[in-house]
Amino acid sequence: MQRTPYRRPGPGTRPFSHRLAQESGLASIKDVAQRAGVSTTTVSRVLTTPGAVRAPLRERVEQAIADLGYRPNLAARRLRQRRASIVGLIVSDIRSPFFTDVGRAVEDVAYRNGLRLILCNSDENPAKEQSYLELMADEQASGVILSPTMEGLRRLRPGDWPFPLVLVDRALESSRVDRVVLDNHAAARRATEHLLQSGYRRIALLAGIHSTTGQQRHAGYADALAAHGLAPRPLWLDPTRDAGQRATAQCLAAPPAERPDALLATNGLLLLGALQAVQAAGLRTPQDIGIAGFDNNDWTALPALDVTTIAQPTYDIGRTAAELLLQRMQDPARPARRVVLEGELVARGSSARS
Amino acid sequence: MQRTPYRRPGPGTRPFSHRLAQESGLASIKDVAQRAGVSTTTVSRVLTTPGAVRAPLRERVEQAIADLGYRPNLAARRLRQRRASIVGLIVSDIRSPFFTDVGRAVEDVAYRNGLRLILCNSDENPAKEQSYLELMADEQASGVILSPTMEGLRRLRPGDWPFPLVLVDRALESSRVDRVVLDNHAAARRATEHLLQSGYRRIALLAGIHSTTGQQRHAGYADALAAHGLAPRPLWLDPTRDAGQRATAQCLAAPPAERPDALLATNGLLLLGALQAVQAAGLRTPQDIGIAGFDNNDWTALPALDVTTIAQPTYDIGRTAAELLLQRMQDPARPARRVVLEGELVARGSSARS
DNA sequence: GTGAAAGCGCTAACAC
DNA sequence: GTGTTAGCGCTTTCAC
Repeated sequence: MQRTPYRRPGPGTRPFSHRLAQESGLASIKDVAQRAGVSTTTVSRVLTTPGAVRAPLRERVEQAIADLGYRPNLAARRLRQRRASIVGLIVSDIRSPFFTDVGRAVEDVAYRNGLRLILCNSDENPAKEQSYLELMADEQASGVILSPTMEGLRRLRPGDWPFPLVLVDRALESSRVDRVVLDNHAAARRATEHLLQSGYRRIALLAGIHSTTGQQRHAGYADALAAHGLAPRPLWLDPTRDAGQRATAQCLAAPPAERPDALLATNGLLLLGALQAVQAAGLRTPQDIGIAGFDNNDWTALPALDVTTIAQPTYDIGRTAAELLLQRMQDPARPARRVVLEGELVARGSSARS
Repeated sequence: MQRTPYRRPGPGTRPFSHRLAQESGLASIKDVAQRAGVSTTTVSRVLTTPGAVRAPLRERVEQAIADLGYRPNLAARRLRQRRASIVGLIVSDIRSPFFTDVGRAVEDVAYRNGLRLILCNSDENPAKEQSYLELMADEQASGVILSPTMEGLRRLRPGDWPFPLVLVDRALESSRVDRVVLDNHAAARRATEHLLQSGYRRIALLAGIHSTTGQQRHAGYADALAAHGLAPRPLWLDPTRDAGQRATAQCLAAPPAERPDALLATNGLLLLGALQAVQAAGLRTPQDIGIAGFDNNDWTALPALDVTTIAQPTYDIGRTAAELLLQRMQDPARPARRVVLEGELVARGSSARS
């Protein structure tokens, strides 16, 4: 592929290249060395090892770098160092607001630390997830942040991959890997108790079927109900709006005495679907039916909806995961950490019957 | 940094490495060549040039590759080829649903074509945008998809960068660069005409101040009003929910005869803010005030909101941008293309007064 | 503290 | 069609 000759962009943003090396049009470390009258070793040291080169020489090198508009070739550096300053983020779908926030946080931390973020969507497909992990190995990534599929999680062994791995959102209790997760059990229990306090008794759960979080949230929900001698009514669903809507509509079609008097959705999409069905059925919250759900998405606060939610510290989750990764990169030997963050119940009108 | 020895993950997913090369623990092309009894050139050809090596030899090489679990070193390949299979996506903030969708589409296309997606958030900061573009140059990216800041757009010249560039969402009429944009003028005009048809006359516009899209949408809105002899009432705002909410609340505080009878928001966040303020003021749509806005976010369809929107083909925009980039990579000489996609008016209850 | 020299893993001329 | 050889740009021993 043909390449236009490289020019520092923008007028005066940075010094122009006065001289160009080789056919590539780019100055190399050799050109810098030559211009500064030193060896390439010295240039390299100025670039990578602070304090290794004495001031007068260092300044000459820095001048040459500036004059030539030199920029190090990352491919060469990586080939030599056998490691790329790249972080992979593998999630099921970046369009999920939860992962969007996480991704943004990870990118912020990565950028501040001179790392690039490669984004990967696994679509809950273990094969695609595997393929992306292999890609990251090929890239010699410095680390990967992964929200694993159920199968991927089951299959995962420490040492499988040549890079440190941090799990987000989904993990097994037992796994000996760095990870940052929500206290799903407590959050779901808290939300369920809140609905119980509001006087609801026939509380149905819309739970995502593909993730450990769905299971853990189900457990918290079931425990809260059990403490009141009530039976759980879980609906295991694809975590999509449509699935939530269809399941809810079906629920609501039951005779009034049997149908649930409240709904708890384990993620934002299911919550949206549930609301859609409830409103389409002409039911009002909180009188006719109570509603609460995970993910405090911005629209839930609209007065016309006023939906009770569990707010997840999404940005914090991503930031913490990235920080764990950085720490692990610095100290590969340290014991695995499990960071558990708390969800916050945001009680709003949709569950305020009492 | 210490590295655990590389092992193909998962039992039986792919053949294990039987032999390990050098200290790195990874088989190199040399090991493959040796095992197959050929030169490294032949191995390289098997890897990169289909049909260049005859069947018997090729099969021997492929067997050796499988036996050793060989994977090519991308850094070495890039160093040699002076080009990385990397695509950069630079947007203001991936958390904006518009860019989330675009990003997802770009990643899909990239993955199918063996390209990695590096994600960058510029935060509307021209310096950060510039820094990311330089990063992409350092990465020897194959191409970049950019939603530029206003200043970045003004500064941009063809040939500035050593990679093909495709603009999304924001571009100047004149710029001679591949780009895919919405017909903002037509979309805003259409939405405004729709509000006029519903009988609204004092239509205020909440317009994002940082982007060309805001300006173009303002022009479409103003033209529609002018055709009816009406004066535009633009509010130029930071494109955030809070700004939209504050500005709307202030608007609504005016005496009834002066305050707008309809609001048009030029993006999803401003629309959300406007709704928040309208509902908080106890006003009903469409009776007390009409509402319409850009970005057909999923929550806008909820019966309790039922907001009229302009749906942007967000995924298509991203997909098209990625495809333009691929085509440009194959043919650097071809003339720049400008793809204009149409928004679709989704008329709902919030504007149905007539 | 600085330089000379080797080599990371791969591909692309160029020979045969 | 296949092999030999050089070298991409950088870092890292190892001398001095």
